[in-house]
Amino acid sequence: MDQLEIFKALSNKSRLQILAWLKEPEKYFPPQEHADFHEVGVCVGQIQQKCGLTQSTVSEYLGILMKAGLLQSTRIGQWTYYKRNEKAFEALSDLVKSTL
Amino acid sequence: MDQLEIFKALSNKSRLQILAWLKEPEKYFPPQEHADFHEVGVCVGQIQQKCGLTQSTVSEYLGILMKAGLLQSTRIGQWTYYKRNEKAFEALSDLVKSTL
DNA sequence: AATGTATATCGATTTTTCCCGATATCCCAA
DNA sequence: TTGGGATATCGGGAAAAATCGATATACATT
Repeated sequence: MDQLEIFKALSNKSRLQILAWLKEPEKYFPPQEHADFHEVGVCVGQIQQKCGLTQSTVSEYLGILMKAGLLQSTRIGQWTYYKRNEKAFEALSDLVKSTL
Repeated sequence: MDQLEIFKALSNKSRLQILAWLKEPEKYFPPQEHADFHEVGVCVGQIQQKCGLTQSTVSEYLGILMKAGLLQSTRIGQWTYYKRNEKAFEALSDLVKSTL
């Protein structure tokens, strides 16, 4: 749990937006063909479409959120699905409350 | 409570360090002449000495933490004292837990 | 009023982040 | 085994942040 890395990951409008979308995937994304939102999350392409950023940027941003521990990913076939790691958010909340 | 602004303010090693010091002033700072730690906090000069950054940088950083709502300041004579706004940290913790 | 001390602001330079296009990799289907 | 689609990585240009020195402001003392 690297505080600084986490806060840096959260210091970007688009990345915050992605996290918000991933909180309620069924609300923000069309149904997916190959996987279930709640099991594995949302694939990169769908996230990219909503972002309006390029594929490479979105992929990089998802990587940043991953490295910070805020997302987890699952590869299924040609798709990589990302979902929130809710435990990390709880841990972050606790960290802010007690040690920050 | 501007999420993005808060996370940006927290995205810097020195600023995180300052917040940690201000959490327990009596532990990290020598006694002050003109004011009490718990009432008003610590003056800029003392913070600067521990930081090893220039006066202008520290002043700016304190300003950034202020604007984000994480610190409050009190001017007494020629000194400006800064202390943590603990309510902001609680609010941030809640935000991370519930809405982030 | 003049001086000294504490802090804030300004302008400039270096470093980091943002974000892109191009390309590489990985996987599936024909 | 070749072609296409999905994602990751690479290299770079533009924008923002970090950090400094110099200067301005604000206050206290003489």
